[in-house]
Amino acid sequence: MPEMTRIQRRNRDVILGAGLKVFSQYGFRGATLDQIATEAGLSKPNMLYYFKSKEAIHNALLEGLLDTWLNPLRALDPAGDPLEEILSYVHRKIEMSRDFPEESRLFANEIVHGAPRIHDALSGELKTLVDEKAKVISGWAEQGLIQPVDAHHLIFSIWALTQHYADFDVQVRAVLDGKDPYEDASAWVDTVFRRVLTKD
Amino acid sequence: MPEMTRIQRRNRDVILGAGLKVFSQYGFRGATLDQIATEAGLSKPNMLYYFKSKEAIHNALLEGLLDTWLNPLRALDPAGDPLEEILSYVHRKIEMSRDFPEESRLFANEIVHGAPRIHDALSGELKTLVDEKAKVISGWAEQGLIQPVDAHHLIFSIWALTQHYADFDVQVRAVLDGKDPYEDASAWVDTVFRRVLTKD
DNA sequence: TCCGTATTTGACCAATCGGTCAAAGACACG
DNA sequence: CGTGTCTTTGACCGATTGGTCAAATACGGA
Repeated sequence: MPEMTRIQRRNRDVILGAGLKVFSQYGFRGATLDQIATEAGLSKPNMLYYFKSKEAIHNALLEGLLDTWLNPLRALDPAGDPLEEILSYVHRKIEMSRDFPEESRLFANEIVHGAPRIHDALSGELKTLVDEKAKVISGWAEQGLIQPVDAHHLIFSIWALTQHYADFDVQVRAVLDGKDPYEDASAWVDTVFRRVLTKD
Repeated sequence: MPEMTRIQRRNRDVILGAGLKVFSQYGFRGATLDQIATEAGLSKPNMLYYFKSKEAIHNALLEGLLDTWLNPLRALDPAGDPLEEILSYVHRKIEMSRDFPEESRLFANEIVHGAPRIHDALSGELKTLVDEKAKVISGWAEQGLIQPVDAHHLIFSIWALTQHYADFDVQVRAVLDGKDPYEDASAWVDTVFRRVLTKD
């Protein structure tokens, strides 16, 4: 659908924004079309004129999401400095948690519920990319450029640590008494992976 | 309610087990009473004879959960060996992820959705315990018994890393081609926190 | 055995859900 | 201005949901 009027493009964007907000907060089944329509400032039938079902909205969101989510990992450069490359990845990921927490929670929701709609992408696209980058990291370790690591689990750790701040935001803020966590979090994850990867 | 017949205790247990399974997989709104009743092998009205609403089942589950979940942290002994105490905590947590993944996902679901039902417990009971234990860990660091750390974020990291294997199970297994992750995960998190906490 | 209580169930209900449809209104273009 | 298309909406529908209720059944103690 390359042909779209201004109205179509604007309303699709508005709907996807509303869908992101509502789906990320209530989950797929917990979200209602009326909620999304209200959030988007449209009537329900009007919204369904642009996306023919609730699933269509959700799918459109997930479609773009996995790609965006994996971009920082794609950018990990085999020719770069190992420590610097990995730490850059960590920082890009934590910035995404800070700047796009709803996207993170939408993704988390899908995975926690068993990834019924993106399971193929996980064992396809995602696995392929992770395997490729894990090989790069393992190579670095074998050359002694970083400490020995289980590259797959290192990547899991980066995901877990960085996304935790978006997915478990309320818990983190409850413990920190509402204080913004991201400044300290950024410094902390830097320290963690620096210690894990270097000997000094 | 200290007075309970065998039937009552058995059926309450059966219902809670079914509720855990269904709620952890589909979320609160995604789960239906019919689903839970079928899973429990009871008729819906019969189930509602033991718990008067869907929320009552969910609340009963969450009530016991937070306590169980925090027990390993409570066990962290200020008088013990710092490295050993923290690593024990890490291992207990990863064992809980392996042995009780549904509990972990039920909890994750609640937090991701903004913790509408346990927010008070987070900023009360949870925060109090975390602050207390963070103080212990900070003390250890100041005495030079472990490397300098941000104790609160260290605890977040332990939660994030260990619970990731339960909450994001499908993703982990998709990447690892279905292979059981826990043996390597256990060794990996041990390595991670050993490197973070010690200098050598 | 009998009886009061605990347990179980089929039938039902009001509310909410995702989605449809026909018709009305806005817009672009000759 | 007219006309064909794009956009918007109120009214509505069948299905599902959480929950109720009266009646039937099982159980335990005297």
